[in-house]
Amino acid sequence: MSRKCQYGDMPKALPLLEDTSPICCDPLTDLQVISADDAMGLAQRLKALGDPTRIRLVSMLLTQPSQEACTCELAPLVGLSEPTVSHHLKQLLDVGLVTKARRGLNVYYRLEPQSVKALARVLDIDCC
Amino acid sequence: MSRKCQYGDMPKALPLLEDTSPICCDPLTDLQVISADDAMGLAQRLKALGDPTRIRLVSMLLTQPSQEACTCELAPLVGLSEPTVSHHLKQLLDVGLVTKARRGLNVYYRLEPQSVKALARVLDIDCC
DNA sequence: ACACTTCCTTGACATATATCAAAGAGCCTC
DNA sequence: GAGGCTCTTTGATATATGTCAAGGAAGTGT
Repeated sequence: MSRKCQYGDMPKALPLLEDTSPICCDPLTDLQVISADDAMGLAQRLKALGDPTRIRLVSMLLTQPSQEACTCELAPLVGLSEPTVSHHLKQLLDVGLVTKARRGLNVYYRLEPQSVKALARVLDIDCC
Repeated sequence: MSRKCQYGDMPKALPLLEDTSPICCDPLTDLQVISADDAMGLAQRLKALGDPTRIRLVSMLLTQPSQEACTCELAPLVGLSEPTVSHHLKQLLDVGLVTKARRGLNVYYRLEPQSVKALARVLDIDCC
């Protein structure tokens, strides 16, 4: 498996989260307890991913050649009604994990890989 | 037991997830959609972390010098009743993010850093 | 055995969530 | 503008979740 996007080789000082999204957080560390506010924001994003349907939607977006798909394509893939899929996509949208763009009749949802990776960075705990 | 955990100085290539826990998952990738089963398992673990109280509990365990704490210590820290904290700790326990060990009257919960890092690894998506 | 501490479970309640059908909102094409 | 797509919102319902009080379970000490 290729690790193309790892920040392992980058200088630790580079905080490239703020550039791409307002949601960010330092990695959990043994140095100090997370603030209540940060815990709330982090939990919101994790909860958005804490649903099998939404995990599958994220994965499906990731595997699209164009990295995007519309509701009418996704609904049959996950086997749920369009309103339900729309509801789930809104959850992901609200925490910045996807973006949406209308083109004609369709609304195309696109994954924000940086936001997902930002979560990965927070969970890559700094203790050992 | 040393508080400096496991694989700090080990070669990065070593995939020691399968060794330490049954819950694991390859990083999300653009190559194929995650299976429904894997999505379920991954969502369960993310949902366990998708609550501000549980995030704070994890962070608090991480900051303990011994990497562990008992319910009676954690309850006042998060400002909730002991049964409620016990309930949250059980959620974390059920998905393998913490372990517990009784010593005398107290039950000490301990963070499983490699389980958290395993989640980080899954979210460090492989696409760009 | 008894009392005390810590922890968990149960029961109850309020809130949140997932889901769909139905209706509304946007955007075409004719 | 009429009709037909696509998408979202609303309303309804069932399930899940977070919380606490009360009581039970496990362990220690007298």
